[in-house]
Amino acid sequence: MATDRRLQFFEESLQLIHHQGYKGTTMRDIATKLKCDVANLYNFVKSKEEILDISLFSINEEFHDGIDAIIESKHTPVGKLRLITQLYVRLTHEKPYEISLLVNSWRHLSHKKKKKFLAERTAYEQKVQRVIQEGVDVGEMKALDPVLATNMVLSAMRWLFDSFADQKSDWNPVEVERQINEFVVSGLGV
Amino acid sequence: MATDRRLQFFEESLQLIHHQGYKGTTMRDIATKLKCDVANLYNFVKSKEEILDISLFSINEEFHDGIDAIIESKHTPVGKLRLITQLYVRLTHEKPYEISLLVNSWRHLSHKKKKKFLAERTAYEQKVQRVIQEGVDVGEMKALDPVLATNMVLSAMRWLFDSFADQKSDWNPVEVERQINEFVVSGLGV
DNA sequence: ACTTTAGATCAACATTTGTTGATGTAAATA
DNA sequence: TATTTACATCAACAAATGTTGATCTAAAGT
Repeated sequence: MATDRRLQFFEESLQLIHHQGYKGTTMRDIATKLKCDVANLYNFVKSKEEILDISLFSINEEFHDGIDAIIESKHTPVGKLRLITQLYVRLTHEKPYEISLLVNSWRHLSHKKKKKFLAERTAYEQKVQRVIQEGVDVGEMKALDPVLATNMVLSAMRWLFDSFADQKSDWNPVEVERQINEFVVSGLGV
Repeated sequence: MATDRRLQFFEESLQLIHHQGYKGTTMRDIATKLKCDVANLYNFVKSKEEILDISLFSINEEFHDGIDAIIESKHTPVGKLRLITQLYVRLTHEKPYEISLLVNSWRHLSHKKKKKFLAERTAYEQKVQRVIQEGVDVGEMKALDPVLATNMVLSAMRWLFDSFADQKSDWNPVEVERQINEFVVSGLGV
């Protein structure tokens, strides 16, 4: 099922969706990029929404699995936080167009799927929150509101997908990772 | 020209655009909200894009003017940075749906207008960058990459519009402002 | 040799969407 | 009183958009 052409179809689709938005990308746009007829696309997915659907929940799962592994590990709160930002930076560098879906295009999921997505997102935000809360409790971090702190930390990295997707920018992801960690850790640190 | 009905039209339009995206919001959606006919909307704007256009460049100007005033003031780099985050938080609290346009909907501007918007955005990002660069130079801030630092600082607040637009969340903007400043200043501080 | 499979083609469709023109009305303004 | 102003209504259209069905081809698997 994962043929070259099919992979190319998803790749081009996600790039277009990143740049033009989900609603702003038509099946005809995608077909033009692939130099084929529109009808052809329905050999790969049974509807436009399936492009979003499949790609979004796939990257979402990958991210959640990573978070879970970190949460269950035996690190200090600060150590866990470092690993979380590391995970986020790496995943974003690897798959900027997929992350773009998590940031922007999730709004266009069907009602049911959107509800599912939001529930999952809330769940992992709470996991990160608990790490920060623990950090505050053991005196490793300063007493900011954990919800607010979580939003700041995650949001502080949310520009990366745009930058990595851009041809012109060529950040070294390891260096980015280091500086983000420095910012976040001393931003929350006592 | 700024009648009640006209103001209501823009208000409802921006709320819909925030929740459904620009392309996802139809003129008929807006008309339904206003309980009037579609054709009626063209008494207020001459095209759909004008809704985006007018609202986006209006909030953009407001923000840029604020930034400029801060840049020209006689504060230390850290002082200026505090004022910048303060400005951002206040403006976002006042006008979350307008800020939403700056974050998301600008992509759907016409080619010409988009170019103009991006040029302006780059210009003010560079202004913030120079503040941070200055902070590094005088030893007030740690030596992170100024581009990266700027992105992190601005991005760290980019979740706020979503939160302020949401009925359920009721952050106290002054407290939010304080905590964001604490995070950002100690995140960049030496 | 037979059949499945991945992909391509072409014509056609029902809806959705932005937009227009012609017209009406009630209140404010002159 | 005459007229401008703000807003409303109705019918209609051209273009864009997601989707389908029927058919074809060439390669891969059996």
